[in-house]
Amino acid sequence: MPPSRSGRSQRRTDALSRERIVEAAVELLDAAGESGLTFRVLTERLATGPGAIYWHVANRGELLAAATDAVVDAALAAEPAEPTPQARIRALASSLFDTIDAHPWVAAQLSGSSWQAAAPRILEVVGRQVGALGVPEANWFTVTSVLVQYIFGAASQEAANSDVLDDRATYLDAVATTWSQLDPDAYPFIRTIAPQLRDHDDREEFLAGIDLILSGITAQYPPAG
Amino acid sequence: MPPSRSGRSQRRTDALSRERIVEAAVELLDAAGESGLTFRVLTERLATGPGAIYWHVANRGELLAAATDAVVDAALAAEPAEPTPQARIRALASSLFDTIDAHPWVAAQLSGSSWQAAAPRILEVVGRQVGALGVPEANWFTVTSVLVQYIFGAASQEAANSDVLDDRATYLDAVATTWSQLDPDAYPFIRTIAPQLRDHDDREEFLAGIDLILSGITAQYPPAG
DNA sequence: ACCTGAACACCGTTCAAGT
DNA sequence: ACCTGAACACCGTTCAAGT
Repeated sequence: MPPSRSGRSQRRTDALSRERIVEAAVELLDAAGESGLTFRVLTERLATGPGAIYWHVANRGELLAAATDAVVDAALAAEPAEPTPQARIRALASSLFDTIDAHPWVAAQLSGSSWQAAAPRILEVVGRQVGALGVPEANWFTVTSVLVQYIFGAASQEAANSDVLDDRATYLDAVATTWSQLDPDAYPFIRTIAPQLRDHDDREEFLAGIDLILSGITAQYPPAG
Repeated sequence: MPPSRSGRSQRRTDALSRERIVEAAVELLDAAGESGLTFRVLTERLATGPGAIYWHVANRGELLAAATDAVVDAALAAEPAEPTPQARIRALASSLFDTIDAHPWVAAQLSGSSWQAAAPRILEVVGRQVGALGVPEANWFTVTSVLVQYIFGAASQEAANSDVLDDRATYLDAVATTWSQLDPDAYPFIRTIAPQLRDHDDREEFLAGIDLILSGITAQYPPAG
């Protein structure tokens, strides 16, 4: 038993706090998705009544936002150390992709939350690299938005995929089968790419998209200027 | 009173059908967003009990998907007639953007639904133009995915924006104010672009993103080959 | 085959009451 | 200031019963 540091106010049952609530929320969300975050199970987990939680948190939406912030902050904690802005943008995108892979419920939060909450953090960190890319200041907002919106869009898709089934191969097989049964006259393109769906790697595909956008940026805003 | 076309089975109160249910669902969603679609008000509107609806539709999720399909199908009904594949992609993206502006609840459905349901329709119609662009067949899936994921991501953002407040200017002012109050040392980039946020036009910004991706495609897959 | 509507098992949120 | 827990007003969904 460790000696108590400050004689008084030593508690072995940690007090309820916003932090502990958010932490428990993240655990529930990770374990069971968005619908897994319930005040019932949250109160049970924290051994209190709902009123106690509402003392620290305005409502379910705010709790969801706080959980998202916590996870995104952790993802962006380390500054990317790569040598070029392109590589740093790739690294940031990678890290956000991995975060959403680990916490799929974050994706819906991010895409549904407009330019508030966690978005400024992401915008900031991506935007700095857009500046470093040599994009003229007048276009910073546009270019950064495009990158971030692509990241959110792809991340949502990835999250939706990973939600559906644990067995990815089985899932992709099922989709590819559905696709190959579509009317060939109405869906010639889909039928052609069905095999590509089966083989594709989400992460690689995602980064290929980042590269595509980066080369569009280079084409439209040549660095030499 | 018009003469009855087929003597028997003429009804003046139209029978309940999947179509009528989906139609009513779209109206409710348009009027009050995703949380506005409730079996309570749906049964009231259609003057039945919940069981009647469950006879035609498996559950709320399927109904939401069917409503999304209906709206997306309408948006893609007209083939784009523009002269170049680039212009046709722009036109498709525009039309999807407008659809989501009119039915913001569609955005969350599309980004949360993986490669099933409405996605194949969109993939097909965008993908054909990617083919016309001269992208090698091996990259069709990747390139089309990037475009569609960007469209979904940007659309979600737009939907989130339009959900928050009817008065767009007031909303953007509020966000810009929040941004300008962030710690300048931690958020130098955000502070720089805050005025750009105030002035920007979502639709223009969105299409600028499409153009950026299109020029990335041209750079990576030059048409002359 | 299709519809009715009461009932079930949940939700998020509130609030008087306690300490 | 912080916590308790019963109660309220909702949900989606089911199912025996009707036609």
